[in-house]
Amino acid sequence: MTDRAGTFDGVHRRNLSKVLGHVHLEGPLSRARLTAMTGLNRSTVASLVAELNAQGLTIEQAPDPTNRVGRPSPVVAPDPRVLAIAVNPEVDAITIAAVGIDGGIRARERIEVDHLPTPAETAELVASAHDRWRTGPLRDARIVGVGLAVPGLVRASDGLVRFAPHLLWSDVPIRAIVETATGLPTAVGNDASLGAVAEHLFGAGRGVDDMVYLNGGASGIGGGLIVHGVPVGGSAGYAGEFGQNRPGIDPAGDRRATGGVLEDEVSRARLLEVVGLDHGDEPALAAALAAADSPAVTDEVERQLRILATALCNAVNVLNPSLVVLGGFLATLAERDLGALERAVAEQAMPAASEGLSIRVAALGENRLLIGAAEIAFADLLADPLGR
Amino acid sequence: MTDRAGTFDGVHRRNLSKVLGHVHLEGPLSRARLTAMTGLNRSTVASLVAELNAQGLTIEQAPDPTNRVGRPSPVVAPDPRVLAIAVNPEVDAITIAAVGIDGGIRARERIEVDHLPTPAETAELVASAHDRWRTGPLRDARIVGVGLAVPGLVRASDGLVRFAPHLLWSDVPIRAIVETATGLPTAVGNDASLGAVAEHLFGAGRGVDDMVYLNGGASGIGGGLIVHGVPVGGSAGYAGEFGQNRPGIDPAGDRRATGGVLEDEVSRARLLEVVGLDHGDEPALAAALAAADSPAVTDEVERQLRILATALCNAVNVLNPSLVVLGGFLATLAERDLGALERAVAEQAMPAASEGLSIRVAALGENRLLIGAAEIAFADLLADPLGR
DNA sequence: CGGATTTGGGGTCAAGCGCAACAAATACCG
DNA sequence: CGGTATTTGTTGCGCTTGACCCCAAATCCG
Repeated sequence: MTDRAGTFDGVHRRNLSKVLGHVHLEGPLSRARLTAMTGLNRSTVASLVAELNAQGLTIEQAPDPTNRVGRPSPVVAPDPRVLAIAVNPEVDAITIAAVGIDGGIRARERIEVDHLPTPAETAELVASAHDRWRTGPLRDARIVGVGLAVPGLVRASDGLVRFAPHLLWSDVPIRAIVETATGLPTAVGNDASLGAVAEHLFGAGRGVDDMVYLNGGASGIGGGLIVHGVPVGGSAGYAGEFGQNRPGIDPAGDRRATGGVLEDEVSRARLLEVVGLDHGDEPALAAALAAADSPAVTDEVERQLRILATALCNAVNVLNPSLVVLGGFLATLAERDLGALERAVAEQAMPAASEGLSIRVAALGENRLLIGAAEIAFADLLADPLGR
Repeated sequence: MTDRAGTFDGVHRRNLSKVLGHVHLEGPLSRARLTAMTGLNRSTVASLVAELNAQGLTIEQAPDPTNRVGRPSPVVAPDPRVLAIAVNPEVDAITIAAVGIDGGIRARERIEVDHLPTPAETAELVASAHDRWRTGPLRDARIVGVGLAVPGLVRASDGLVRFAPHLLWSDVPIRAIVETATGLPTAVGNDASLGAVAEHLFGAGRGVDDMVYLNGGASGIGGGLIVHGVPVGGSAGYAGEFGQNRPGIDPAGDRRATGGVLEDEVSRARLLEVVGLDHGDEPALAAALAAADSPAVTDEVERQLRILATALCNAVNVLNPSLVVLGGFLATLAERDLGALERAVAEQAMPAASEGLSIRVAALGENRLLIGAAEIAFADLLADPLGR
């Protein structure tokens, strides 16, 4: 691999990347704003934009009527024809979407399955959706790659699914499988980590450089870290697995139940049980929790919030983030009393670390994972718009 | 702040920084090796090195007799006259050293005090050492700045010591104080975080990009993180405070004692107590531990190791480092049975996360903090050798 | 002692960005 | 409604800087 950093070509590519990255993240921007944001010269930005246009990555539009003095600046927007295919296999369904580099979702299919999806089946479904879209509604699109959000441990180096407990995948080279089935470059990531990426770039964590994201799923608690504005993968890509932590006990709380790991104690199943639901999606659980006010429910909610607070404190002490984002059932749990959770964290964590901290609920909806998956599919293109 | 990234000037400065950084970290290097390491052209490296020489930052030496075919390549070494002053105030003494950009320690003073050192006193001692050295033994040196390793929470943005529990400093603008006393640019960091930096660059963590460092001090447990090869400060710079974490309990262990925070349970004081020492430095404790084999001592050691293992697991699950480095009394504790600690972590942490993990004992000795402190003093120069 | 090999040195080349002057498009003001 | 101020695109030039090429130097090996 030639190390282009430090050469002129490298500068040029980085500048292209910077410009494309800005319009990708912020949406349409005037060239004037781009010059301000990049710190480059007007003429430089002009030539970079022209090059991106020629590459088919951006389009220039008529200037916005801005009601300001001066010559209006053309607006440069991401070319909506540039797409990635985002995939999220789950136990009961596989969701496949075509996501534009402008953030828009052009197509979306949720394919319910009555059995656990196999890797081959997943790849087939992706390839078939790709074929249908390519010859049908998205005929003039340019599909640059596939991104998969997998509920399990994903080795970053080669896109191997080490272990996905609920899909019962283990040591599955899903990246290679999907690449051969579709012929498209493919990227794979852990679902919760990609949720963190999505919330960081487009959701509750916009503009925040140090963030912890915790997602409560049906089967456990995962998460992702953003440090210095960069997603943290760790040495192999397994970072963010909060669920298996032992959070310790809150001295004020009940000592009985704290022998287990976080996701044993703070769990969707326990909440469903205490409100008397058998199955139920997130809105159903939220509604049931809001309706119920029996002491048993309140106790369980408070117990889980206490344990969650302790786990958050551990993360806050070590990482000193400025924001914690909660998604999934952790969001519904926290929303019952966000203030109490914040107070509990402030009490237990180091005062200095918690004073700049806010806790928020995830802003992106059910498309969060697809957006995150598309992001890693776009990553190469965004990092080096000219490729190779 | 002008954003020079992306301009040619920026490239040049980054290239200078890259070359200087390599000789700083690796010691004397031949120009041929530098071209290989930077990926730049031979002629480019030649001109960069010439510029660094002119700046008085590096010196070129006669080629090493290398016994290899070909024209010998001149060796470029960091100029040993470039120094930083490293300072470490503690409860009973202030250590001040002059550290070369080549890593050598040119001078070192440990000034014992019979009372808690005040910020003003610390600054005075630094200024006086600076004056004596500047007019005496280090007359021809170029002192580029001061770095302080403070045992407490340090706000990164302005070098304010938020709270140093053992020094009883609170909201002390130590950076400004030392800057006015010495007239030198000053950087401040948390002692354990700087220990992590030192071990990462020159010690047990050389070449490791994802590392967790935990330091057991007389008064608590601190630490530092290296993620993607970069020290993690968090939003305000308080990251790495493992001591206040609640590590949870090992189900196999004693549940009684786990209500407290990590540094209550895993502590030097408890070890001293169980071996029957009143005070004692690290070697004394290590010797006493090695000598004693009463059941009480073994039990306490094992108990602390179990709790430490759980705390490490939490960090390993979340950060997926490839290395954990233990310093201070945690090193002596772990050295009693490093294998057992590794096994305990492997058992409790996620299998995938722990399989690429090794646990090591800190390699740098008592100069670790001084090296780390010097590093932040050199940081500006290394990042931009031309300054401003 | 001469050929092979590796590397430094100097001159030239080319690429890319900043800069400045000019042109264009808009708002503001009388 | 027209002139002026303001902002920004456009164009051409120049400067900086790293790459490239060729030759010289230094070492090893036969």
